[in-house]
Amino acid sequence: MEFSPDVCLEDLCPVCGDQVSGYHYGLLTCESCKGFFKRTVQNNKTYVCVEYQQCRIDKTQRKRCPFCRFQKCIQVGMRLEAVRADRMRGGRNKFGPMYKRDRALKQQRRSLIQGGGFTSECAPPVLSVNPYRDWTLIGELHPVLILHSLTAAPISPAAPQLHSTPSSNWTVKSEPTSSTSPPGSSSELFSDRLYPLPLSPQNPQLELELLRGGPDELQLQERISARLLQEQAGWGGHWTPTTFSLMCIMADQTLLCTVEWARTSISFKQLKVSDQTKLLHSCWSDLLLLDVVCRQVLFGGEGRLLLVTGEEIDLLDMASHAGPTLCGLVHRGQELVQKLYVLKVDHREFTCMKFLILFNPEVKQLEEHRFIESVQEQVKGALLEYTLSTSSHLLGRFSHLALAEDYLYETHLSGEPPSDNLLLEMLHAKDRRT
DNA sequence: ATAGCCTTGAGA
DNA sequence: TCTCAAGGCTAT
Repeated sequence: MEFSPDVCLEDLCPVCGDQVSGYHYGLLTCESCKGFFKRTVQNNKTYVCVEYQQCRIDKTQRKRCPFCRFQKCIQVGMRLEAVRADRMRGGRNKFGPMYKRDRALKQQRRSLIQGGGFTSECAPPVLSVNPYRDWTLIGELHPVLILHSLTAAPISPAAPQLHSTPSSNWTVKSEPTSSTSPPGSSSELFSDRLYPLPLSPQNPQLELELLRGGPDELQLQERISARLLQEQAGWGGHWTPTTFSLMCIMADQTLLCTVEWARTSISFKQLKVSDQTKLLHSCWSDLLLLDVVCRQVLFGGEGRLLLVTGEEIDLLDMASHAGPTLCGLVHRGQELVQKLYVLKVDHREFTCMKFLILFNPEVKQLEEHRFIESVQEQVKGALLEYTLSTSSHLLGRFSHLALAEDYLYETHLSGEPPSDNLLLEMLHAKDRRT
């Protein structure tokens, strides 16, 4: 097996972090984990963990708890069925083509990184600025508005068209958008999997979650309408929303719907409220940003920012009234949207990305770190599998998606998150859906 | 029991 | 013929 001089994460065994020696039982692992997995399966071994079934597995400690080691083997995707019942030696099995594609994907990712293409290292920081510090204020354009203008959920063809009176200089077009039904959203999903990974297709809960998609956009649109009516009632019926207030309302309601979506997703529900809060606290802005990006990629038009209400903001117009930081932000945002559009990223892939952002095991002081990690691994597996099965002709799509995800992580909005109290209140709220 | 090295053999 | 991912062997 050849190794490149600069060892990257891909060269490390996903079980113990040792050097990989090749593809073994479904994925790249080291020689010792290969042997361990083989012995365990061939000899039908059962282990017991003397601790709490969450032992750390690394190169130096991998021998200490075979139970947790084997659990991790399964968790990362090692395939029981690749161990031959008849013990026949040599030859090839059905995983051959999968290894080949995986190799090609990795190669493409490497060349992308080396070639300075779409990489997380060289990508301009879309949202690395602190919007509460750097953004230029113009007229009514409070930073919060700008943050809020970037938030909303996917539009449905039945989106109500809200008419606002922009008191800022932005042009909001209320012409209906040419919405198409979200691609990849139903029947073809997972219908003909080539190489099912153990933890995704055999997990019907995850499958349901991915089919369900992100926050409920219809509910969001209804909420926005209700809030606008409420506002209008408060003004004795003589109130027309400004762009500013419309966007604030959209942002507030989008955040509520995002929390609602997370709170009612099966895997998230299983977490303690303290962990739920930590996760949401760390990623809410990324989720909002991804929502905007998602809508632009799936339904948006060039040069315009499509809002959840179906209205559009002319980006040139917006940029002409904005400071340099916001201009840069808009420009980079457009670049990201363009890249994802070229890759034909579909609704399901965006849903996977939302879950990957939500279930971030790197968030500090998580109590159920292992569980969160395992959910993320499952979603990664499902995303890889889906991407491979739907577009094997477009090699490198998965690595692009992975980079897009890294991109979002690394460019995390540094704005002030909502208070714990608000999150706690939302998380503890009675679940109206059940 | 582990893990590094060896042998095997279907498919490219 | 070569490749490389299976299983096998064996020193530790």
